[in-house]
Amino acid sequence: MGRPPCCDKVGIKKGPWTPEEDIILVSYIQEHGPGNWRSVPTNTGLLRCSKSCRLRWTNYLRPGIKRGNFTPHEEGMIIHLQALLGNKWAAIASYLPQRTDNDIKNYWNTHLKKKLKKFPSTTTTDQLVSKGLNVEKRNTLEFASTSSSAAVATTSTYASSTENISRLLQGWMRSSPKTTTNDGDNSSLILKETAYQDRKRKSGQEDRDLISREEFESILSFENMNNVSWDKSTCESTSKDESSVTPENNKKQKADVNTNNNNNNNNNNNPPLSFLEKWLLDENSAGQVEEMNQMMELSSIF
DNA sequence: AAGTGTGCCAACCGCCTCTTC
DNA sequence: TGAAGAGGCGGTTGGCACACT
Repeated sequence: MGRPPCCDKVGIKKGPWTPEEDIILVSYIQEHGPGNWRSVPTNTGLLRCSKSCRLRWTNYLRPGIKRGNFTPHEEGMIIHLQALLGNKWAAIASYLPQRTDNDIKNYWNTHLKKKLKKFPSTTTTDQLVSKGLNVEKRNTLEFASTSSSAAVATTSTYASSTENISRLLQGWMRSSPKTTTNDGDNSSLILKETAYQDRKRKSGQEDRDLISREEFESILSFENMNNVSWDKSTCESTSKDESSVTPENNKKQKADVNTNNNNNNNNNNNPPLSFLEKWLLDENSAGQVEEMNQMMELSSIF
């Protein structure tokens, strides 16, 4: 018998989040930063458990999340990484910083599983060899996937995704409704659009709640973010100043690191990108994905 | 138009790991 | 050293939307 669930208290709300709840949560995180989830429901008045708040933030509200269709390249990366790592969705997500583990898991279960059933032989690790990945390279990848020290030794390479998130967060903080149309700085826009669509969808059921896009965007304005003292180090976990560690700070920093790991999907147990990036992101890999997709399509025809 | 089937995805559940005391 | 609590993760489910009959 395990521990009782944290959410079985009376008065805890379950089910879909409302835009109002989203706004409360986002506002709170704007002010305090992500982390210390236990205190979120008490401090915000949300009738949600801490887990639910964390999940909502990491899977939906977190800036930089890309929604919509997966590209063939993303698809290929998921297939390759799943073959290497198994159903370690959080680890796989760390290589697709704009996607959440939940998204990847859903996409795997609803799309890729079926595809691979039709064409199973392309996906096993053994088949990677026949697809051009030699045994030595494979062993390196497999070793790296279990070697945390390797990850530590290659932080500069791994930081690429961390910096990406950091940039997105900074962009999010900078952005106001008028500036969110800038290319490469669309995280705020994504968030607002998502929330607006959600709102719109729900308003379809409850017309009395219908508000205009302008009104909604003004509610979700992130201009206040300029006043928020986000701990920049939470976006750059690889370069912390260890010299100013007090017991209090130490505790906070550890929490921040956890938060950072979560927010960036940055798992230090992951293989360093130096190996994977070269392989997964190169032209040949993309070509293999394309080739596989074509073969899948052919197999579905026959 | 109504009923039924299917796909998708947000959210929940329960277990595991890590941290704290 | 072990218990308790918090956060993280993967599997699963419920409900909505759309397609089909």
